[in-house]
This record gives sequence, structure tokens and C-alpha cells, in this order.
Amino acid sequence: MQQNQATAELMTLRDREYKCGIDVTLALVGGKWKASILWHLAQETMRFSDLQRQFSDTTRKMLTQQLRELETDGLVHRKVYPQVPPKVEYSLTDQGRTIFPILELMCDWGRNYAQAGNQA
Amino acid sequence: MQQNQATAELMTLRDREYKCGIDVTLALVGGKWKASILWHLAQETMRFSDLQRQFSDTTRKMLTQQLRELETDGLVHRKVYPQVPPKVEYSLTDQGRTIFPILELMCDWGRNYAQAGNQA
DNA sequence: CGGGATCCGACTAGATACTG
DNA sequence: CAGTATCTAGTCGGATCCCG
Repeated sequence: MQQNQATAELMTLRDREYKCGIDVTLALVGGKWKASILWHLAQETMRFSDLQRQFSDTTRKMLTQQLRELETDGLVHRKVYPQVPPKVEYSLTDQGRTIFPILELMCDWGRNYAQAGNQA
Repeated sequence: MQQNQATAELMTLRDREYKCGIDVTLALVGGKWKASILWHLAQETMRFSDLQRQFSDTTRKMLTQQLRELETDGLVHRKVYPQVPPKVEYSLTDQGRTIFPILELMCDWGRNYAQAGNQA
């Protein structure tokens, strides 16, 4: 197994160890809405209230939490405008943009799966 | 947003609705070990005890549960040899194999991320 | 507007013991 | 060997209230 040799040295991320890049990726974007958030931000910079509208079935708390983690992980940039009322814009970092191809594949694959499943 | 038009009709999967293919994909392989299980099975058919060795930090219960779900979702095939002691082999279905490109990308991306992160 | 702090119920996953 | 059953601890996410 080639990838086991390539990953012989354990990868560390936020105090946790991972044997495989897949686990790292899932730890970063496997959260319930993280991938979707990145997907939306890939298309346009959004304010917090915009994200709230897009994820209307998600609480502010969860949205904030997920965004904070994405920010900590360097995938999302948070820009605060020091004004009243506050204005905060979220956008992808360069690193965040690199995951876009995966998101595209996931989107296509999931759609195909759902269609095939509905036929059967 | 083009993909919103393409996914205007909600996708249904196991009694849940998804707006986007990404969410479907994550529901199927976003579990803590599911993607890794698929990744290992993509390389060789494995017996349950083989998987236990690979995922030594996972309980039998969880491993079984994840495998059952993957089987229910049509991604993994479970072959039982009716003999004593029992022998059960797990392998990917054709549908399960179609997700391999995503797993490869995820593996590469995660590795790169971990390396870049360790530099910084 | 964009959060943070706290409380609490629901679900998840681990430990352990048992089985065909 | 390959599970299942039960119980419990821990985690997650929702609701609510407060703040700059």
C-alpha cells in the first residue's frame, strides 16, 4: 500500500493525530455544514447575515462555531468592519480555495448517487 | 448560482432531504471512519478481522455499524461464508468504486494541508 | 448586526458481557 | 470469527439570554 508508506509519519492537527490525509480532510470539512459553507463562499464573499439566510435551518451558534473553526484552520478569512452596526464579511483564503475541486466532485457524485438511488 | 438551479428539486436519502450533492456525499462517507474504510477496501477485499486490525482504535460495534450503513447505502458488499468459524469478506460494490477519485483527492489534499500547516 | 455564555435534552460512542 | 445487547459516559446541538 503506497499511501501507507507515504504517510508513515503521523500527521498532527489540532492536537490530534491522523494516519491518512483523508482523515485530515474530513476533520477540516467533514462537519455538518462546513463543506457547504466553503462551497457558498467559493462563489461570493458573504456577510454573516447572508450565511444565516442560506443556512436558515442552522442556529447562529453553530454557524459561528463552524466559521470560527474554518478560520482557525486557515480556510476562511473573517473581515470585521469597525463600525456600528457591525459588519463582518467571510471569504475563502487562498488555501480555502484549493479545496474547491474536491467540493465540485462531491457535489456531482452526490447528485448522481441521489438520482441513481431514486431510480432503483 | 448554477448548482442551485440544478438542485432545485430536493434530494431525498434515507428519510432526509438535501439541498446539495455535497451534503449527500458527506452523509454517506462523512462518518468518522467511512471514507477510510472505503479507501482500504478499494485496495483489497478484507475480512472483518482485517478491518479491526487496520482500525485498532475503533470498537467492533462502531466498525460493524459503519459497515452496515455502507452496505445499506450500496457502497460496500458483504459476503458471508456459511462455515464455522464464520468468515465475512467486505469489498466495494461498483457504486462504491465510483467514489475513489474523491478519496484520492481528499488524501492528497489532506497530506498537503498537514505538511503546509506544520511548516507555518 | 454579529456575536458570546450558559443550560439542558438528545444523540453518539465506548465498555463490557454474551452468542451462533 | 463476527458479531449483538445493554448500559453508561461523553459530546453535540438547540434554546435562551446577554453584550458591544
